[in-house]
Amino acid sequence: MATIGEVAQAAGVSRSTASNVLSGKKATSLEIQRRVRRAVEELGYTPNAGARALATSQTRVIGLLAHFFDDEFAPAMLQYILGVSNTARELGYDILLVSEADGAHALKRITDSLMVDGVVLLNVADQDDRLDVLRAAKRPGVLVGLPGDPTGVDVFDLDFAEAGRLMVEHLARLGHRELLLVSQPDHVVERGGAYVWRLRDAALAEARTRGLALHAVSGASSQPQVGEDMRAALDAHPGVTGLLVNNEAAAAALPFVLRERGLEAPRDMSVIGRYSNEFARTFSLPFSSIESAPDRLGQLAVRQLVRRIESPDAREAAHGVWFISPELVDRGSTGAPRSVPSD
Amino acid sequence: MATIGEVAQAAGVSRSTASNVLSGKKATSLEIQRRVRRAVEELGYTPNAGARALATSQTRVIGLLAHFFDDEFAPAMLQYILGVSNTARELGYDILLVSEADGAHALKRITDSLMVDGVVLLNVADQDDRLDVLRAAKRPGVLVGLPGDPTGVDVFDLDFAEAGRLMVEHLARLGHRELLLVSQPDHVVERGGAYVWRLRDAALAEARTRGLALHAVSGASSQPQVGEDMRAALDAHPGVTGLLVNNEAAAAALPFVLRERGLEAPRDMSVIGRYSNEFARTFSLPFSSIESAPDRLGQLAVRQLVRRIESPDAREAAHGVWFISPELVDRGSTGAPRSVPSD
DNA sequence: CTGAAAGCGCTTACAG
DNA sequence: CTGAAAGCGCTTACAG
Repeated sequence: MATIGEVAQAAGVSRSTASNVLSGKKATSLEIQRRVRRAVEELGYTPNAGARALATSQTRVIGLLAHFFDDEFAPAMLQYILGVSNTARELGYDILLVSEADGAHALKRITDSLMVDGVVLLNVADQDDRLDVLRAAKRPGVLVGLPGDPTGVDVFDLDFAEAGRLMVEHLARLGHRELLLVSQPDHVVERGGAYVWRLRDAALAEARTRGLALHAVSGASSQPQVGEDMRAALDAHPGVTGLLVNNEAAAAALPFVLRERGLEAPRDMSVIGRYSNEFARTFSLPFSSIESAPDRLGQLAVRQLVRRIESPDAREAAHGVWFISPELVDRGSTGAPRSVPSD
Repeated sequence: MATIGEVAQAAGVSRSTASNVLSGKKATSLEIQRRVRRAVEELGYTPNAGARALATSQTRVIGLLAHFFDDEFAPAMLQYILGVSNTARELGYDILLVSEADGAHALKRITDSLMVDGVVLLNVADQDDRLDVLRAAKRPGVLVGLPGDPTGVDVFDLDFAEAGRLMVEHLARLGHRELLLVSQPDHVVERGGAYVWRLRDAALAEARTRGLALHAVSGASSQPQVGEDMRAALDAHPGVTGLLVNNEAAAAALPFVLRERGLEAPRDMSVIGRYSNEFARTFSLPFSSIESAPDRLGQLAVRQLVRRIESPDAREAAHGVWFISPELVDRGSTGAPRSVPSD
């Protein structure tokens, strides 16, 4: 309600002086500071965000573009959103959550209108139509997820290729000879979900190198279909002794599928997933997994974004791609395959 | 980049005329409209949000206050957030997602600064310190969740008391004599989570009326503790034949707990939960449940809020409390108790 | 160290 | 139907 003019009047100073006290950008006498702060307190003054944005071109708001696709698993998405929003809050930024289907249009709208100081893009596709908009935008942006062409943007992602290699290597060392990899649905791939094939192709290559059989299948992204998909895949490949799961919905359904078939991990089947620790807890998943680190990715992404927003040097610095190294969290769900002597 | 001044210049009209064409608030000649629209197109004009907000005191942004408590189940919260944000988008509003721990402070900040046209409050507590702020705010607000004193605010919530009665009635009719109700953790209650006791007290009253035994216990809100809690409760009450679950984490863990004990629903145990259909799908829950309708609640809340924002009459209209009637979605997990002849 | 003035980009009475 | 002018509430050179 109160304006800075009223604060200034109450404190007996000019508006510019009041503004200077509040921003701290210019030295002011202690007496004046005291009077202004007291007026702020008494009038319950909060600066008008629109006026400030108009004068400074800064909003202290970060746009978060996150679409909830039907074929993506919402609880997994949520983790990335929380990672971003928690870090933003710590750094003094609010989050404008934009979940429109037409991401390119929404991105143009919020950057052109200067509603936000910068943007974080989730659901990054290999050919992402938001990237041209972002490159042309007057606001910096960072991606969580690797696009085909990361030129001119900052990218943070899990090293999915390394994750695929790691999974295969781990089971190969334990003596497994035939593995099954459950990936996301084909339409995620068709939409350009590069993380699917980055992990899969690396896993296939590693298996080939080591002379293992690796069956790569896709599973649905929702219940109960994904359970069916896994049952079918296990039926089709009875010799499989190790299971790699790069699909959150499949991981969530897996305990049911195993139990149904009377299988136990690692006794009858070794299992490695790819999801976050938090996700494992939420879904009571007892499987070892490659940590997908959504909180860490969100944190790194926002920090980099804020650096670009706040520092003129960083604004112009070269862009980069940062990979988080996959780490295997051992929950005891892998061991030597049943048919092979374990010593 | 382009301002309305540049658009006006390109179209050969004044800024006010350009503004009038775009807002459509004043009649303009078709020829002028054509010229202005063409200039907008060519210059890629998007209005500056801060300037517009400053001039109109409207932002077309809705603040969503949603805190992720450690002791609440995040995937359940997400559903309410999606319900709100989807409806907001349909009505042309963006969402400012505010998840600060100090909700009262955050609420004051975003309303005083006029960053938002209105607010939706989630995680409503019985004694909610955000309510005084909201009542004094210059922006309207609606709650999803019933506070102890709903004076001066609009409230949308599931009728939890009716839900409790319904659950008990349903099992009583089937012949059950001893029931177990698993609620949220005690600290949710201590924090003022009224929905916990609204359902519980109504269930207890209904059980008393019907002469049934109803054991009310609380379960943790995360895995694996909530599983332990349920095991302990079942051990302590071996005569229980019907299970009521008003705790999303408990519901998610229940399939594991039942399987472990060799119990099947409804053969050995009748089960009714309280969660959304979407939640049931995500967690593969095969239990009948009272639909908690987060999407519907979010939709009703946002529509009411937008009504208050956009219509001066609605702005001043009397406030109200709207309850959604609980509906039992039958997934076949209830039947006659084992020890009682089913005829 | 302080203040008068201009400007950010819109909208909206008001006059014509 | 159109335009000149004022105003929304801030910040920031600039002059002193």
